Amino acid sequence: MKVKSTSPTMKDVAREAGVALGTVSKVFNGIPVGESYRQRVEEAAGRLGYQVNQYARGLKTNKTYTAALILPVVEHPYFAVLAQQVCMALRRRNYRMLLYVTGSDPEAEQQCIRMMEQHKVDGIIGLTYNPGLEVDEALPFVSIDRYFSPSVPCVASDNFGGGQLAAEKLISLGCRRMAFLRIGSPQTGEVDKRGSGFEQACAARDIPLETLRLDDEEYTIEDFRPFLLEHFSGGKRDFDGIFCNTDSLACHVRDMLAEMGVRVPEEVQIIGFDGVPDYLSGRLPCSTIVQPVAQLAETSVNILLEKDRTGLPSLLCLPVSYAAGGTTREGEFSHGE
Amino acid sequence: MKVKSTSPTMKDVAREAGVALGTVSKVFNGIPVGESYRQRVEEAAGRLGYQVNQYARGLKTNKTYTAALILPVVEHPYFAVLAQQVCMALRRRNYRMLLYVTGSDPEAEQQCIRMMEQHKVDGIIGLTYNPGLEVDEALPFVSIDRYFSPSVPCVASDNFGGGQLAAEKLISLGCRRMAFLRIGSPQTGEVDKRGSGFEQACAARDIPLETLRLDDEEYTIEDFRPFLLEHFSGGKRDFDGIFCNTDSLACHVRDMLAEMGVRVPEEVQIIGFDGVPDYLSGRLPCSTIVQPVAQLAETSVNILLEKDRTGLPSLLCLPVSYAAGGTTREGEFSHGE
DNA sequence: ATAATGGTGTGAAACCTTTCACGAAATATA
DNA sequence: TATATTTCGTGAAAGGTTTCACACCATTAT
Repeated sequence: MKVKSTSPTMKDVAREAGVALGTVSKVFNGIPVGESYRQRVEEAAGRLGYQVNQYARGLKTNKTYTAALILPVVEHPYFAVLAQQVCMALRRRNYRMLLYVTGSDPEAEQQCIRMMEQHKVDGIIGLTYNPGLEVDEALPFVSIDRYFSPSVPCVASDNFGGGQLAAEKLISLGCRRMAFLRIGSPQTGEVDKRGSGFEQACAARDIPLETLRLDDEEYTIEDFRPFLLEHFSGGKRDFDGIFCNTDSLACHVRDMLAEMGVRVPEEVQIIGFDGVPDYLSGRLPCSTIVQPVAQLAETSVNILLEKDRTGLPSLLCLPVSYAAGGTTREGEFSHGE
Repeated sequence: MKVKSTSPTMKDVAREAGVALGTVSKVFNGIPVGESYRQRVEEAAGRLGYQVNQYARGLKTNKTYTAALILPVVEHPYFAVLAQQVCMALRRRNYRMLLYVTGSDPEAEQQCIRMMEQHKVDGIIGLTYNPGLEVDEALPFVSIDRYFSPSVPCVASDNFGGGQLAAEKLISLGCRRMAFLRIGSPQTGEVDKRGSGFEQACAARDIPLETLRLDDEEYTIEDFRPFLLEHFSGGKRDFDGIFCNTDSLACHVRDMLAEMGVRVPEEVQIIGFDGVPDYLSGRLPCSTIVQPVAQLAETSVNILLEKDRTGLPSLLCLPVSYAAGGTTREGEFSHGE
């Protein structure tokens, strides 16, 4: 005499309810079935504590209601909120989210994709900077922030527009001598366009601009110090407007300048990029160009789950906005919102 | 005439290699097989681009190599690094991680668990504060930071010890009038012990201590301002040591005090809790008790994947450490590490 | 030379669903 | 009342794997 330890199956429910297997299946798939049958099945399922086995179902239907998100890292606040938004957007559609963090390692990225193929995810959302990524044509893939090719849809913030917006904002706030600071590994992706946008807008207004790109892996924030010292030591004030390609960079630049006795935003105004507020205080770390993270997530998921995968946009740019966060002089030239 | 659009199966490989189905299975499961057979199978698989279908395998074996992590939120830095560490720990064991964020909503938490049961995850790691959570006895569950009952293993930082450590550190740095500030929703979990530890250590040394708990959902950091004003306005310096139950609280307290003209750490020293460094700069936001996040993750995964689930510890406390982060006067009384 | 033994490839059964052709019952039509 | 039509429950087949009893062949022992 053995106790049945494994969870009940449809067959058990069918037996308990005194109906056929197919009938039970119909009940759990919302296929019309006589009221009396439906009730018998539901009661039996309740008594037995039956739950659908999604693995068996997936095997049969080739649908797993699982999507994967590939990130270089989740510790970074921007990726963290993105992960959360994607997770929520997926759940609204009854999807689960598999999270892979790769550390930007191409090998890890490729290995993740293999795993997903084997595990039959329904689609992949990738923030991945590996140019030679191979993914099964049949497996829906949406890239965020990184354009691969016309055949793989990419959704991104309007980085170029964001760069322009930063320039225009600084100009309207009175800045006339600009600097653009960039940190992070060089990316062929969309992110780099924020620099181009800024440069273009400055050029269009004949505003002098100096650019410092520290875009090798090993650079850290500290490496910007010499540059700042050069331009701000001894009462020098070579710039009155600085655009940083990242909020964290912007914050650190502010701190370093403060150390050097430069007053922000009185003497220099700084705008960053990302716009992810500090979680507990809800405050922005600095004045910034805000990425529409929630829409980024929502849109990616929409495209990913789109049934008709012909004629999908190959690049979708979402509008960014400006938000004051203490490193600009709001309300002096205009009463900023 | 139809093109075979679906991916190749073991049967295809078997046919291509001219061997039996079982042989192919053995090859892919590392079960010894004649060298010539192995080669034929591997070549055939390579030619066909065969990949194991984990859904079919999972159906048969009841093993999915998938674990789920339930978090209230990922936007919070502590949860973000925890998610990342768990993800990596799991991958080291060839497991995938399903991420669920619940917003601490008990209903969402319960729904997540149902989903997981249906999707046959091999185990669940939960940071969940829902006391009445129901989870299938047969499904391994490990709780982080929250003790449920002897039957569900909990791993946590040594919060009590951390509180004591904070007190001892502040005392050894010269503080004699303490305050303990607490924010966040009240938790029956382990986290609250950090306060108890601090109080106990202060009491043991006869150090006067004032405590402010703002532990209802709707309180924000700003709500500490009146308290600080009361004790620090007009040159008053009622405390010289403050322990905050969170780094972010500590930072904000520091900022608020600075606004009021209180010099930190000269006049007041502050210690927080968590020790998650700012991602880009790598710097701690403040002096703090550091949680061993990586070990927390590693340990949880270890326990979760432990085959023999009898006699598992019901509570596992991991040692915390102190780290200076600018809100304490290191090197005056001792040359802190 | 024959029997016993061990190693190893084979293929059917089972895992739990969904799907679909089938047939029975109920309803509608003449 | 008899036939045509619709409705709906039934149960077998299929989906891709693992597992296991079995058969086969080659050793080794007698």
